[in-house]
Amino acid sequence: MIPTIKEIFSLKAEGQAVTVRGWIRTKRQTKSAVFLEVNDGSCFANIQCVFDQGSPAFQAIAPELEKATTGASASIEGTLVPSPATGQKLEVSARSIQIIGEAPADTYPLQKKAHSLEFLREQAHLRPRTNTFGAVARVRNRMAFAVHQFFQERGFQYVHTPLITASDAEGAGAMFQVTTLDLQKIAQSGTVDYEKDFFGKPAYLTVSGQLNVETYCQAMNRVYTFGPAFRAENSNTTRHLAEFWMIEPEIAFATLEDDIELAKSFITQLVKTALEDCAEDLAFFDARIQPGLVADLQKVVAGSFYRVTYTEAIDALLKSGQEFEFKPYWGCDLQSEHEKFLTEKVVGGPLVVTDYPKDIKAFYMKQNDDGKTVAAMDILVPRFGEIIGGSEREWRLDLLEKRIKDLGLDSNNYWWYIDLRRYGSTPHAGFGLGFERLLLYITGMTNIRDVIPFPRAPKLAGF
RNA sequence: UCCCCUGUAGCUCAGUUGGCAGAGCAAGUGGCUGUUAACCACUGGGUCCGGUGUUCGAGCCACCGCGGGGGAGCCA
Repeated sequence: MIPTIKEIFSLKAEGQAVTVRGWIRTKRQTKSAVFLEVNDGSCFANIQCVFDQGSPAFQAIAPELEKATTGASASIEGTLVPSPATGQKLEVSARSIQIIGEAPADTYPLQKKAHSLEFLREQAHLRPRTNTFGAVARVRNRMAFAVHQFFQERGFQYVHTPLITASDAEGAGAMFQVTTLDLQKIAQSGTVDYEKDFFGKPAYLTVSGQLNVETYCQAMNRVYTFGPAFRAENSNTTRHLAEFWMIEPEIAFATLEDDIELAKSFITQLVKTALEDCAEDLAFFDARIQPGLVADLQKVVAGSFYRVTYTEAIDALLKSGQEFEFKPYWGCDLQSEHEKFLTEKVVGGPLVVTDYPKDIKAFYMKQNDDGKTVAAMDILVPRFGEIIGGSEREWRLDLLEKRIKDLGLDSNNYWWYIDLRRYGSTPHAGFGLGFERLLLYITGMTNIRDVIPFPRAPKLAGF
């Protein structure tokens, strides 16, 4: 393998021979020279390759240089020299070029100009070749690695929870059914015999790994999952996907306080890593996508998270004098407008909200002594609201069983989950974080479909 | 699923009261002290999303359909 452009940029230019392979971004010509900018995705910057029109060898490579259009792949040989012009420290004084794959300018969809994100969504196979999507891909990669680093450094074990579940009772939203039955035949016969289906009963794509990961938590203490989750909700928004990646840590012998501390240090650590290791990409997002992004992220690393109870949050909304489309009252779910108001107008940064009414939260959350609230916490951030949702889990057998019954759920569907409380139960807590939402927060991108390579959403599975 | 906006050149958009289809960028050609969102000049480029209707006449008005975007709900 030849060095990547990132690796070449790390060298000291002293006239050594280099080979550059990548995709041509732009070509500029003057009477005396041809400038090619080449990118290979290893870093944000393009490397400038200069062809001297006055050199004796130029005539021989001129025809090949003609084919060097935006989007073409090329191999360029030359020497690495300090650049005499401002704009880059290094450049390649090129001796030869070979076009590997042409990209005819009259048909290649990407031009050497800015394209709208909407247009690029329809060119999902080519968009990683743009500044924006290259930067998103690098940040996504670094953040995925940072997730593992964060947990591994703290003694967490990575658990692979199943993507297919035969339990239709996870309760976190509409599910995609998985079947090997012939739907066409069923439509004709009019009956479904699930005993003949692959699993012998209805099966679905998971909406969350939480219930499964709790079982490993109750054996290994610190565990986490990081994998895809699927929701068949008909959600058409800039912050929902039908297929997304979710991070779900779970810790035993732990309370809501431990959970909040973990979540806060998790966010802080990831933002810090992005600022340190993706500085060039974040500078681009700050300049072209979300002005002020880097300063906001630096504030997150430096500052503390504000924290209120749900009850205090409702009070703050009521006393704000702000007109809301949905009038807040104790017991209501916090609406988008409420979350945005609290994070953007009241605290100007991330906000931890705890102790929600039990009626608007999931059955597995630990019930507080007041009989009204649960030990839940959400972390809300400016721009789009909830980024993390977590809780201490109800670890007491009798209270969990009663809650399941009160909500009209069938305890048979949860027999193994309930069993965890029957044998060696411990107080434990965890949270879920949508990886793409984290990326929205860190990159300043505003549509979740732009921070995953191939977005899946209602009527959207074209690539 | 609901509400709003939108669809015109390869891309981003303008298009007046209903009266000859426009610009910038991109592309092509030529020029140009090492350019870097290069610059200068010229050239080519149109199923005005589709259908129906109103009208002497529709890019523009009405209705239906399709696509795109934003907001809401649901949630991560």
